Amino acid sequence: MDAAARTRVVVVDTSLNLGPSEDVCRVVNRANGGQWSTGNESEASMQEFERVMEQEKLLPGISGKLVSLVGEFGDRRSEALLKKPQDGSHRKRKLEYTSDEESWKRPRESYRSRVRKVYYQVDESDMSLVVKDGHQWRKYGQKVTRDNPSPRAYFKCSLAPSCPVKKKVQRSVDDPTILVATYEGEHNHRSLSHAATISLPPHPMGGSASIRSSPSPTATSSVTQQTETETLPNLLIKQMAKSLTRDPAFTSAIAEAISVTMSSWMIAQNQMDRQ
DNA sequence: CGCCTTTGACCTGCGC
DNA sequence: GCGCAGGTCAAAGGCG
Repeated sequence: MDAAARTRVVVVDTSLNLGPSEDVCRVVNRANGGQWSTGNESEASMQEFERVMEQEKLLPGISGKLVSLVGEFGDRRSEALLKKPQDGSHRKRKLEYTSDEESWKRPRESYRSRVRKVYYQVDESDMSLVVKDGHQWRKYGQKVTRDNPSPRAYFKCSLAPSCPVKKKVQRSVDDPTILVATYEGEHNHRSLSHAATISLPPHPMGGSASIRSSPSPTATSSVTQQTETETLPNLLIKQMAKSLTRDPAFTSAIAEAISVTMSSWMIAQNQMDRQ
């Protein structure tokens, strides 16, 4: 089983009153009993969501990617939630936020590159620092950093020689089952998986996989609004999707993630049909 | 043979 | 200026 297959849903707080400047993300570590959460008013809904996902084995791939993307979109907030206060005496290096103006200090680049973080949950026994994200990477370095005993791996995109994207992968200092992937820059080409993507059919589960439809004014965390015609996970995913569609960048990213999963599902379905 | 990982050396920025 | 720490380079070796 590879890293991508091990990636799974942790917990998604669906109270995503999204907006780039708002608190959009809470990623709670299940193994740690939710110690990273900032508030527990939705704890029951999270647990119920988990329970149903576990029982019904629904959309594991999509769910994992959704968690990752939520973490990515909530970048600074989720980072703040995930990172325990470190020893303040250690030196701060060049790559850090300078203020709330979302600016990065970059020593060698005059432009402000896009930096985002994605959190992957993997098996504790998986000691590799490899995450499958639809792109091809070449590892060019590994370093042990001061604030984290686990090594940090450095990757460059190897799919296109001119692609400027870099990726750093390191285990979370708090939970070794969490891989934190930091992406810098943007791909100037399409991903491998995207290239293979074909037009998608309606969602096989009957739920709505169309995240571009039905714009909603406000998302709600209330799972009690579940209707008889929609399963809980589908409702939650719908609610998240409605909120996320407010941001074009996120919409694009999540559409790709879903298309990757759907492509895999279709390939499997086609193979089953042939048998 | 080509691509990848590994790993020690080197480079660079920052704080003191 | 020096030392520390993060980031990058590049040679060597492994693997399909």
